[in-house]
Amino acid sequence: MGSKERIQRLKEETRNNILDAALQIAQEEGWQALSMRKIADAIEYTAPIIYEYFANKEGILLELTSRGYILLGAKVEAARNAHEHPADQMEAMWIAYWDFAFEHKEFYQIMYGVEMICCEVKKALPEAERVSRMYDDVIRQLITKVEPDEDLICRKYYTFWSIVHGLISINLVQKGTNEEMNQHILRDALKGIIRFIND
Amino acid sequence: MGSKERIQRLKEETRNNILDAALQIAQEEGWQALSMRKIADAIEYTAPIIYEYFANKEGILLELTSRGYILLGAKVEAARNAHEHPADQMEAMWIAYWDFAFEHKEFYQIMYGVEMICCEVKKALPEAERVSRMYDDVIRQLITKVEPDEDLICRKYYTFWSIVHGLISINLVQKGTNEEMNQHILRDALKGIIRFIND
DNA sequence: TACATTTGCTTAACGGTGTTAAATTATTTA
DNA sequence: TAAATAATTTAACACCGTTAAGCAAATGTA
Repeated sequence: MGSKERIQRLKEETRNNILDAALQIAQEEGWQALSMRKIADAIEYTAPIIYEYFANKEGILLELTSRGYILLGAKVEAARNAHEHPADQMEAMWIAYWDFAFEHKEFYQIMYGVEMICCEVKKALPEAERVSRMYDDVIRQLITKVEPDEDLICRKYYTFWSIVHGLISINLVQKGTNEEMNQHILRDALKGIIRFIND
Repeated sequence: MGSKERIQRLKEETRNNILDAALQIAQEEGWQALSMRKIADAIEYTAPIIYEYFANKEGILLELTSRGYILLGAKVEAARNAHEHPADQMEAMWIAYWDFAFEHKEFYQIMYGVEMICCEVKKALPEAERVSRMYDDVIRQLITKVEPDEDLICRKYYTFWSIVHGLISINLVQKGTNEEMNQHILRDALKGIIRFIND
């Protein structure tokens, strides 16, 4: 009865097709244009069969969000591994974050609220937690204090995150701003925070 | 024929009722739950008459966005006028911005992308421009350089805006974070940027 | 006053959405 | 071959934004 596995594989394939189709539609027309019927069209089925693979539309979005975090995690990790000193790591990691946001706009949008799923559900994603832990680790090394206050680390993380995310959001919504200037702002702000991280 | 004006007044009243109803629904159920039929129910009419006051749903959102900017403008102005020195003004103005975002979550959401109208349209809003000009003015005073480089002012403005907006977005999406810590982060970051504004 | 016109508003409809239940077709099992 | 099961579709529900047609009341005109 080897066909059991073959069928399993086929099922997994259509599951992936659904996700791929959803992402492609989002890339081409934006998340607001994504509909179950459009996905069904793309995978050459009718809409109801999607519900055999996902509980609902939000289920698809959640899975894509998760995959986005995995992708981001890989990028951030690579950036960190490319440097020795924590200060360099920190800067590279945030620039990697920045690059990810613009290389994968659609992912970034579902991951960070520009079009959002319920926050409670997303907070529980382990893939998301992994990313933030990587940042925390490096921040911990940057702080020279002997006993690294957990609250301080969290605060610094949010400071970094806020400015990067804020700059990205502003650019995603109000596009048409100067690309070069953004890089300037980003690097300036990062260096500033890193420099005074022990305040 | 004084009834002409009375009718005009009545019309203006229902127009306001539409906007009020829309805002209230958003406050109670979120923007995603706002529908033309719900607005119609609230003002005790049927949906089509709304189109005699607004071109479409986006028209309502745009008008509310505009009103949001007027409200924000007043708050920012008041914060500025409460202080003498530019450095104090700057800090107060951004804290006013922050407070506005949480006092009027729904306004902030339509104004800054969390749920968004087309950016091109919004950029043209004079009410929005007025707010950013107020910030620019104070930044200009903060910079000690004799010839205030226009590009530098713009960059500093975006730096401020990014961190404040970023922190707000993160809190609006991932609520449940520590209120006190946020204030700490905000004040720290603001003071940091102000301190090194001439870099 | 009687008729015509305009105004205010509603009902009905179109094409779209997410989602569910029933019906149908194809496949596997006995 | 017949029965059972799985895969897929059709039809439907309740909602959405929006538009066109219809109706009824108020207004203007003779």
